[in-house]
Amino acid sequence: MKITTWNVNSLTARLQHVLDWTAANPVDVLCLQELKLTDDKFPLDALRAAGYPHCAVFGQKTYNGVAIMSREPLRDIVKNIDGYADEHSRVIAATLAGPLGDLRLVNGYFVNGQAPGTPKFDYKMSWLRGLHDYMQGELSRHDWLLLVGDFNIAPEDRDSFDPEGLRETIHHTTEERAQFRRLLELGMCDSFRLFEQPEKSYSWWDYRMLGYPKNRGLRIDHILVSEPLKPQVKGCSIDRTPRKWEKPSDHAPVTIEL
DNA sequence: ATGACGCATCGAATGCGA
Repeated sequence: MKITTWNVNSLTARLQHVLDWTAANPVDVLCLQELKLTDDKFPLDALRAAGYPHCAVFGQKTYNGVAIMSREPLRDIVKNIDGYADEHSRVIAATLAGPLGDLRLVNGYFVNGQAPGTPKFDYKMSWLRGLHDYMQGELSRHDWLLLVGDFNIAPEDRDSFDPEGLRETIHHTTEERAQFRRLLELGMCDSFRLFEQPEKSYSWWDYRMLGYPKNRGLRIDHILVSEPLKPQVKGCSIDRTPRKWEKPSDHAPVTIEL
């Protein structure tokens, strides 16, 4: 089975891309971030017609918003981080039946954080601590667990087009990377790095300054899997195709095969 | 060079992303 994460940067603006991409890549589950719309505006009918009748949606006007679209039923849907009060719609979790057993899926749009030393960065760090504690509980409750989404963290130097020039800037700071490692230390691994990957693999490119044509990107969209799930992972890859389409999202979809 | 590009918003200039 295949599960994909994709920050679409407005589902209203990107609906046709989502329909075109899923038609060409009929994955079982698509986790979306940055819907930028309220629940009542979520295009349920179009996605049902595209083969995704089961959608768990946690929208928000203008900013944030996450959803899980699935071919098979979703249950035990939880919105946001249990135990962390948040004004933003950033996390949605659900359970689905996999080929060999139940999978727990946590889909997050992590805080951007703007720059170290700003209130937004402080929010990012406290949000990450809240997520860590929440994931610790999720891991105790579920053997097969995936944490997917737009992490807004480039975990290592090789995940950035300019690790020296961007050292200790947003997405690259020691604090953010330490929080990423703390998630791994709970008993998860970065599925992308379980496999041989092309050099300079990124999942996001700035719209400005010819970011994509110059491959000036960052790998900030990730799929972490729990330790028991690790032997089941057959592959993980980034699809740059839709980044080349007209009016693309600045993020590319990342897909795991189980 | 805090600007570029793109999206959203009670309709234009601004906030935000990363």
